[in-house]
Amino acid sequence: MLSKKAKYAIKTILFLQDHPDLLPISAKAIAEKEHIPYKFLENILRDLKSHQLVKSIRGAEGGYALAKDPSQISIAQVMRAMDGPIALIPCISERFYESCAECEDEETCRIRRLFAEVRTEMVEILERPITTLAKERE
Amino acid sequence: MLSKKAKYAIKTILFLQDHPDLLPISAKAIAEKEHIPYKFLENILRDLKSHQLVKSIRGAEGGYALAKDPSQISIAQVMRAMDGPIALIPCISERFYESCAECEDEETCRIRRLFAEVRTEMVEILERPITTLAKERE
DNA sequence: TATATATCCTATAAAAAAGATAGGAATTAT
DNA sequence: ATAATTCCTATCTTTTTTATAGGATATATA
Repeated sequence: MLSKKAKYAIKTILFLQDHPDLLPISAKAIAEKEHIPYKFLENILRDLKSHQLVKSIRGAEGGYALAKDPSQISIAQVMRAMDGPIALIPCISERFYESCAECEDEETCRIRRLFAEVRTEMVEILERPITTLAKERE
Repeated sequence: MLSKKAKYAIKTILFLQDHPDLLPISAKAIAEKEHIPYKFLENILRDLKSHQLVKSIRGAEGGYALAKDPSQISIAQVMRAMDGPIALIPCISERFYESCAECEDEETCRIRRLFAEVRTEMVEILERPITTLAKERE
């Protein structure tokens, strides 16, 4: 399951996408509208920023806006920024690789091979732009 | 990421699949060979049994064996038995449905629509028999 | 029938992760 | 100068995960 952090982050991204104003939007406003604990959201926005998903403007009248076009943002990007690896086991993660403590030989590990296939296909799904997924249906 | 419990469970399933003996295999033997804490494994086996993935024989010379043909067992089944929902958010889970506390209208919720599509495709991948995934390559 | 080897069951402890909050420093528009 | 805001570090709380403990129940076999 997705963490609350990642869910809040996606809500935030969608909210910013819906409000492509000239002015940035404050964390306070997002927290209120999306019912996210304010201080928690601050942490989330910091992570989103460090992963280049949002940009910020400091000071009074400051706030946040998307750092790139929504068509360039995927669920996978948000999940990685918030929760880490997409892969179900660490030894086949591309960005968060870690060997399994007990593993004797990755080359022949069947669990690894099993989940390598799964990861490839899951990434394919999660890498699609949120715009192509979140769009309204007629 | 997969929980250790689910990972141990998959190791156990693969182990049982590799040893289709006439005699059942004891938890002790599995724990030793697969480096799984014995008492933890007991809990796992109980869950696997209650989900009809393994069967057991009690008493001396007792133990465990797969409850069905490996071709009928998927990663999804094991994940559901150990960790619960496959879906990334509870409101689109088929077997573990829960409404989101704050959600005002599921019909129009974009997050929900977003992850409904993702779930459909993820389930498709994870429902495939482990035999088709875990098989050796030439 | 006694014994050893198992599964089965409930409960609890320990460790780790997730979720949330606190307090204040730095920045900037008005 | 002030108010609104991002930014940063630290800590607390709650929940989940991982693991262990102790014993009840079943059964093959010597």
